[in-house]
Amino acid sequence: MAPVVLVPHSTSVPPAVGGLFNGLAFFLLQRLPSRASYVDRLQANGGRVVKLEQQADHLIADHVKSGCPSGSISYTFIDAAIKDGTLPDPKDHLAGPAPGTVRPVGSTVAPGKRTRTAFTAEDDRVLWEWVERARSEGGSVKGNEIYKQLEAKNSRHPHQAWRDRYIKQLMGKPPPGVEVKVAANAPSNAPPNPPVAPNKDADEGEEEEEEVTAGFSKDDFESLTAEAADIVALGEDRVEEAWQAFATAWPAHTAEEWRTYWEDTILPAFKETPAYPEVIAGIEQKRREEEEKAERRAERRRKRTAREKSVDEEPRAKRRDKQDVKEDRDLKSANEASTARQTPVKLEEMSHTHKQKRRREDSVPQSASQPRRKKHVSSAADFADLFTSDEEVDGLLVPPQPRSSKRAVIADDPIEDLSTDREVEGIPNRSSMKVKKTVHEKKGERREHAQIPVKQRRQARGDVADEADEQLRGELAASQNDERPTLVDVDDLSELPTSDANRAAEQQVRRESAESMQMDGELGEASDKVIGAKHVEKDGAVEDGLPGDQPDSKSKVPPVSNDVDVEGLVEPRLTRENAMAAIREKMAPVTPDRW
DNA sequence: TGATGAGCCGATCTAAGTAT
DNA sequence: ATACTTAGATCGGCTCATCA
Repeated sequence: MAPVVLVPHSTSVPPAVGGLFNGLAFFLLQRLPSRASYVDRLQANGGRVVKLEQQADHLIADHVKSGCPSGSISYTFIDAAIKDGTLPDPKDHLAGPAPGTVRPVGSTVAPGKRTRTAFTAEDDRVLWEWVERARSEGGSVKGNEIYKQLEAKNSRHPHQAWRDRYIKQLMGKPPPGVEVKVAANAPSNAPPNPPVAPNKDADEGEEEEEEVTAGFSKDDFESLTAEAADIVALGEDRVEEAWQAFATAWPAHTAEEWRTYWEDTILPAFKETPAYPEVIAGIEQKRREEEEKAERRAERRRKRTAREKSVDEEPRAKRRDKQDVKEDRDLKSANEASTARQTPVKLEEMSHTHKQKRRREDSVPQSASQPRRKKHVSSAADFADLFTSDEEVDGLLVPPQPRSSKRAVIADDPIEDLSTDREVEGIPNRSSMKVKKTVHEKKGERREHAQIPVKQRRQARGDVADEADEQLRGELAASQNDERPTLVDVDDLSELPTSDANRAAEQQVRRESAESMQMDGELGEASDKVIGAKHVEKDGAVEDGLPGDQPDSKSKVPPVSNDVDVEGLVEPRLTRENAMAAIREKMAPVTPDRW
């Protein structure tokens, strides 16, 4: 039997006789021709006309007019439905762009959003939660991608507006009344995490645990366990600062709450895992090594000073001064290495190519068809990096093992220190705080910059670089006439032309190697020294090792591995993931199905 | 009516992939 | 190795809304 369809002839609201639009809500744009008539026809057939587009199942627009909202359908949908007595496919009556499509910047095909929509508290909440989720998944909060996705979900504002709003207004200060944390894998439109439901099957003993974990999500748990080894490794004097940093990165809880959760819940579980003693042993070992290293350096210095007192030679003394400056820093570095890393290169001094490298490393894959490799950016990881480098952490997690190669290199890449999202997101970073330019300064610079044609700018850049290169070449050439090469601080290699820098690095390594072996002989130590070295790649990047050292399989020198010792015995490596897994396993009895 | 802030748009730069 | 293409990120500036 054909459905009843009522076609009203008066403007008064007719009774809903027909059921064609039963259960459907419609939002009719104001500029719809014969709008009142369509309202009547919808209501007469069981449809609801709502005042907010968010409440509507369908947005009815005039397909003839430009600027129809994304996902809107034409009034012809209503006409066709009434004519046929059945609901047609809305896709056949699209008025605006298909839902989920994002207008490309500058598109002349799709009209821009002509009207501006004020951001409501609800918008802010949605935006904040969206960005927080994206951040926890490693997305770049300053990029466009996550905002495009948001626009696809919520077209109240274009993606640039969402982005602007977040960066200018919300960044660093969540909107009032926002439940900050959203589970990383929650569905895109899911409300904030519900309060933790009590586990009715839980026995008495679990009630206390329940109180401790209340308010902390699975995400929170994962964030902390991922950093367990780092947190344990923190020096007591840094703990306060570290939790503050963590709370900044994960604002769902205060520093105090995070600390309590860690100390009362996760740490006890961690202590019962096999990972814990190994981490502690690693910390001890690291500390001992640093002490020994510092002692050896001091001894070496004493001997050299004594030696040079007897040979009063001016150029040599000059070199020593430079060497002493470097060693002073090394000594200081060694003393502080267990808790903090030095920042060897100021940001302003980074070469252009280094900055490019940083951008490259910070950037998120951009092409959908050819996705770039995603660099996982974890706020929690950043937190850990405040105080421990990856190498240090790995060192803690890996039981001390014999070196497998004399050509091993101590990695201490200055670039590493400078490349964190913390910097761009306004979270304090030791290296960035003193050099970060104000927005005002940057705007001014850019304005001046923009007035110069691109080609000219590029030429100018090249000219400047050439001048600097020339000067450095001169200095280097002069030094090469000396019977011993002038020391060039590895931290300054980025300032040299590639080939010269590599030569200097090589010379320094040779010299240090010889000196080190000599000293080691004097000190009666084994000579399996590990030499620190860097070189500059063609792209300007400072890499560990000498030019030509290949970390891959092509290399003739076997890569350093902590996994296999010299005897070839395979030692299962205790990774960060393993530690996490161990803690999870340990805590499993008290956290089943909770999240 | 002018000042100010906010929403929005588009130009430009940059990096990565692809073709030659 | 280089040029070209494509797409994302960033920022300047225009326009609108609000308020004194």
